[in-house]
Amino acid sequence: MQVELSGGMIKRLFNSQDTGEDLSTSQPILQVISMKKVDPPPNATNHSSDRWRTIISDGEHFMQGMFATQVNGLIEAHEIQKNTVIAVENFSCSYLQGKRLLIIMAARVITQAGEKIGKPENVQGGAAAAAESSAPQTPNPAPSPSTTTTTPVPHAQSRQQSSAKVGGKANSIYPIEGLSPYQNNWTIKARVTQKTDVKTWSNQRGEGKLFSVTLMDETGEIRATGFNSVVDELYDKLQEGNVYYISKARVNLAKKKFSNIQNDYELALERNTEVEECPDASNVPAVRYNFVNLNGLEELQKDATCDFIGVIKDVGDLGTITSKASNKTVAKRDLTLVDQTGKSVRLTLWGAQAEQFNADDSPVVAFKGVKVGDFGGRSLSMYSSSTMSINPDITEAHSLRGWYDALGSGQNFTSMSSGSNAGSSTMGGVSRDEMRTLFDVKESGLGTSDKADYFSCRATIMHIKGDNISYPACPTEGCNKKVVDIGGQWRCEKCDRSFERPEHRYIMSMAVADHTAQAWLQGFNDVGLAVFGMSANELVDIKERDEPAYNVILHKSNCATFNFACRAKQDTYNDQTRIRYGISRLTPLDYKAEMRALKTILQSPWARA
DNA sequence: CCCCCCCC
Repeated sequence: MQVELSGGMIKRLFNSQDTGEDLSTSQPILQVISMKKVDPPPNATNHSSDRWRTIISDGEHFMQGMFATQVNGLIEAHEIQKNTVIAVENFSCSYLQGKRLLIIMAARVITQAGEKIGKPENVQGGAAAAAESSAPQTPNPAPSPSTTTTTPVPHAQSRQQSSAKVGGKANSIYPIEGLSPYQNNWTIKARVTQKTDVKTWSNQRGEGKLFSVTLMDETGEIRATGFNSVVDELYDKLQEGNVYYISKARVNLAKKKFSNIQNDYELALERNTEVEECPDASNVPAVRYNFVNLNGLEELQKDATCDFIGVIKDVGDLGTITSKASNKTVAKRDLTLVDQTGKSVRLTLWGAQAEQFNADDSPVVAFKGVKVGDFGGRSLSMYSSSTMSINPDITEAHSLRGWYDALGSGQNFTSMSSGSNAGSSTMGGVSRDEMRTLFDVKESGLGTSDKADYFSCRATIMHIKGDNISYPACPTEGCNKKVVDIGGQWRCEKCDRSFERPEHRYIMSMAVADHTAQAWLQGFNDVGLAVFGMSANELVDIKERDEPAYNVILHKSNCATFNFACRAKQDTYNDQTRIRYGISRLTPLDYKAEMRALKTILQSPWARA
């Protein structure tokens, strides 16, 4: 059975910019004659930003095309391949690199791969047509960007571009999907879907300010950043939600660390960049999400950014933290979010957003560009560039709403973020999933970056250093500063007071081991209290009165096993860099809980497989 | 050219 292609459509599409024919609702039935992946740029990191070129036919003519990344799912699933017939549900016909290109933004598969239908000819005609139609098996789609640095811009394009400036035809504009560093004479028509605050920085290399926007059109999105004087020029002009014609910006490789926008490039807004508001904002979409669910979140690296949608299970109290880097106080609030995976995750809001957040009815919330953290497993945190949308009118939100109201609200969730206020698989604030062996802690180099890493382990005390087990501290509540003996009196510099006797506080250095390795852990007063079951004052008293009794107490603490929550951090002392492991919490083993955890592991799918 | 994202 032969499928009927929309004969004659390629010619009409190809010429639509000259004839002015509006084919936007035509949904032509076309055949994919060939497909080729465009060479990825050197920093491409994932398949979702692959770009596929195609030659597409109506049985009479063929032309060159490109699949927008929204269609990549169908291509990766091999739903669309050579000879597949598709209904093109949404498209745009553009000039790109001097060629006319059909950009396919949405497609439905009609029939899978069969035979090539008809004897289509190149709609452009001429010598190129002969070459391409004679070799359909090894097609030669539009050259990849790396080979087109000198492609001349045709008259039609420059004419169309200038007409666009005075509110002319939108189809003469470059698609965002087609931007690359190898073109310089383009104009995009894009909506600002997100704009950051103006941020200032200061480091060894200098100081300055910057802002960035997310720009979106029907084909894709791209981040654009402006620095210093460009901030003054463009910050007020570019308004969130509005649509602009933008040209003469530099196209650079994207710095993925600062965004998860699905584009391998980003724009640098420069002094001569032209920005003109477009009053006709139709056909320019509003927001695009690339959601991960909580299973997918597990796969992401720390510090990656992602989009996430979930139901708010719990709104934590407003709190404050003091940044170690800047010493500034910042408001924070932790939300607990759940999704259909049966997991929950902690997401932290900062500043005014934390202070003003108010939702008590388990709303569905969509987040764009949030940071992945590894606190006790996986956690999420807002960047200043992240966006939060409460009960958005999108299908994912409606699906979550239906699930939560019917089932989810009564369900138990497994926390991915220990230390949050939710969680069934946590223990002493430490997620069991994050239990590591000491060998693994050392082997994987935790604490070797400039930031601290957190881990937990189950280990047995082998030895506690007996000299300097404590220090004389200021007895003032919360001071804890070391005091000095000034002849019968103990003086605290910080409190500017002297005391008759100090309050001893533990400083513990202990060797612990599990079945894989041993390590030295450092702990403070709470650790000593848990290990010895007495205050440092009491222990110091015993040591002074009866040294053998003190040694017995130390010896008896050996062989006790604890679950430790630790912090690994590099430090340099006397020109020697080493990793120090600090104990932030320790809990004695609860054998029933240990057994339940082992049972859970044994019942997990991978254990049964 | 030039970018941090905080705390446990």
